[in-house]
Amino acid sequence: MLDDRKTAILSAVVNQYIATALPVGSSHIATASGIGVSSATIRHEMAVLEQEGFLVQPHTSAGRIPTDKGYRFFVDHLATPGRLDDVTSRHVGEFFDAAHGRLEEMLHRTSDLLTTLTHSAAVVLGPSAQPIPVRTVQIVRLSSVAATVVVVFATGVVHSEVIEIAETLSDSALLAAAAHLAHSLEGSTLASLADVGPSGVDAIAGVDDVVRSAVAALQVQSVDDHVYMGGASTMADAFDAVEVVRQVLHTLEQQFVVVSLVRDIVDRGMSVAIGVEHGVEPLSACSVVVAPVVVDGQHVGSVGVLGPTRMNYPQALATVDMVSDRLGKRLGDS
Amino acid sequence: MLDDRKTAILSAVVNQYIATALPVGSSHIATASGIGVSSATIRHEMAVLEQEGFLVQPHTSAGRIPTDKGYRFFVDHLATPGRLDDVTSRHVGEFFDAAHGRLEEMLHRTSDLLTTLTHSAAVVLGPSAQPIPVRTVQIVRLSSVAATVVVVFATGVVHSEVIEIAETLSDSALLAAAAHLAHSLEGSTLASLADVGPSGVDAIAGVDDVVRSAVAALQVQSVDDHVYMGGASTMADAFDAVEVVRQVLHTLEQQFVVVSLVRDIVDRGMSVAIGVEHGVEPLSACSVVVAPVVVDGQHVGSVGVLGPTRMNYPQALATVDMVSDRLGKRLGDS
DNA sequence: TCCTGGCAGTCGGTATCGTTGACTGCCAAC
DNA sequence: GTTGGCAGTCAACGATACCGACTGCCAGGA
Repeated sequence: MLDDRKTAILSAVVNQYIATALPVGSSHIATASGIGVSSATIRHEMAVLEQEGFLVQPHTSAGRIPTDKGYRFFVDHLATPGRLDDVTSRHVGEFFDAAHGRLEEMLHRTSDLLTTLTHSAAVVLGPSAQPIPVRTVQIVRLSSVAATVVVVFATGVVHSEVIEIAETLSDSALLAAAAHLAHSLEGSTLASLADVGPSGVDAIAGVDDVVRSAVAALQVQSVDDHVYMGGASTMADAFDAVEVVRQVLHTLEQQFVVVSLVRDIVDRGMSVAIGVEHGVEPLSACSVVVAPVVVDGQHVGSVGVLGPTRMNYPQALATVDMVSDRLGKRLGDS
Repeated sequence: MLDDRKTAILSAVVNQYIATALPVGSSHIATASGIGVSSATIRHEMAVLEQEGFLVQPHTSAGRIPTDKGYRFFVDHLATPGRLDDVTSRHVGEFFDAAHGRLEEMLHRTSDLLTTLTHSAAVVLGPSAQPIPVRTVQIVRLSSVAATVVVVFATGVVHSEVIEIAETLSDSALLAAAAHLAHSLEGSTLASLADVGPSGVDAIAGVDDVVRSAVAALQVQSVDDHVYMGGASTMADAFDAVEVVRQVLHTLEQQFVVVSLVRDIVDRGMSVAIGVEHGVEPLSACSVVVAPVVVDGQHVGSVGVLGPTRMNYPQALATVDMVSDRLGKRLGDS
């Protein structure tokens, strides 16, 4: 598609632009990169690259910057599998060696880690509870009309939902309901919620009502999983135009937008979405790099970073991959 | 301290500046506000107000803007107790009538509510677990070396911590430890953690070790309470200078800074901290309006909003007060 | 004594206008 | 196919001037 020289020039433009955020001109490339031709030749090649949509000029008399298509080519064909420097990988290693305590906290701190390493906004989608086996289910009465359903998963994650109960409900009915729920769920996953049928002990009034409420409450929870975001303020540094900053920040605050964005990219099996590729218009100046978190072959979550389209893709890819990998391992052995 | 006319002028300047974010000149005040004197007189008064530190000129030949001291005077003496308009108060009412489910979610949505109503960043410091009675304590084994301690509070809040356990620990020892913990804590608050002594049943090996780990884990949790923040991106709209935006956003991302800021203000019994008053230098262009959340006379948390010093204090005060009040009531009856 | 209108002075903001410099595209020569 | 050279374009920058929104001050009037 692109001959070697064009490829080399495109690569040089992308690298240079990522490093400086300034349009890069033909003479820079002629001198700085190892391509042994004059700037005039490079100019000619760049004109072709522009015609084919890999580069644009912000205005006449300016150098070129990559288009989304240019970045895409770079990521697909040119980005070397980017080894992380030793400092970074040691940093990640130490982080996960030291990680302990509640999963929620670990994920939260993982998003901070990603922000620190990539200087971009980071997203961590917590392990969906769906495929995790349930360890215990309990129902705890809070008042005459309210109770909490507490589910402990095999990973140690605890989830609770408050449900309303009938004021007339007896404690023994609550116990019976809890026992029935426990029997139906413990050892299997929340997916089997649908299978929780009548208890068969509705001799005690209201047992099945409680079970129904609990199942309903747990079903909604499985939708809104844990989401951890950090580093949104790095966007303020990434763009000069204050308008873009506002737009991006406002969009990032709508968590569900970001979540479906990341989920969508992961589901499509992609690891990078560049500019308009992800389809979220207010974020068209941003790229997203994601990786699934896998435990025992199961896709249990995702991590990602979000930055300007001129982000450092090799580094971001390597970092995200490494973090998702280590996070998966860490989740696996606990 | 300030005669009536100066007071009226200061009030007019503050109101005008809050509305337009533009320096306000003497002639505006002469015409717009009901003070029946000429602009020359107002000019003279303004010069005095500037000398006394209530106003400043960004530069010669510009109007005046309030100083922190000016805002302070305004808030202390001039801000009418600000009734909320009907739309807003109905909004708040409906919100809390409809609020249900897990406390965490409610608090999260409360911070969104505050952001929507005030167009500022909002902070909600969740009820500290400290003074809430414990409903149940349980220990659930996750693997041979890990277990989860699950505490359900009377409010329905559930907290868990993962602890390590000895591989040799028997299930019956775990049960014994859980029973001892439950016996010591249920019905009282986490404050009594310190009183949890030896179980007296250490005949079963390792029981007391587990109890100790659990107590230690629960003690750290009581420090880092639930914190919910939202609307940070409104800061991008509040300031023109991109440098200020960056600085403020970066600071807001350091959660502990914001938390101690809010806590400090509440502890000092203040409801508004203006500019440098709160002592967090990077936020010196911001003011904070806070209110404690009180349940049964107990101070269980705080809500607040954070905006530019030229925020709408009457509205912010009224909103924060109303939300904290309703939130307290809502927490009280569940 | 206090208030007022008038006037001179200050200074940020905007518009205009060259100048500069970093580019490009094109072309003729190699 | 490659190159050096050259003319052309245009953003960025600085200088200049002008305008407009202020202020401070002062002398005259209630």
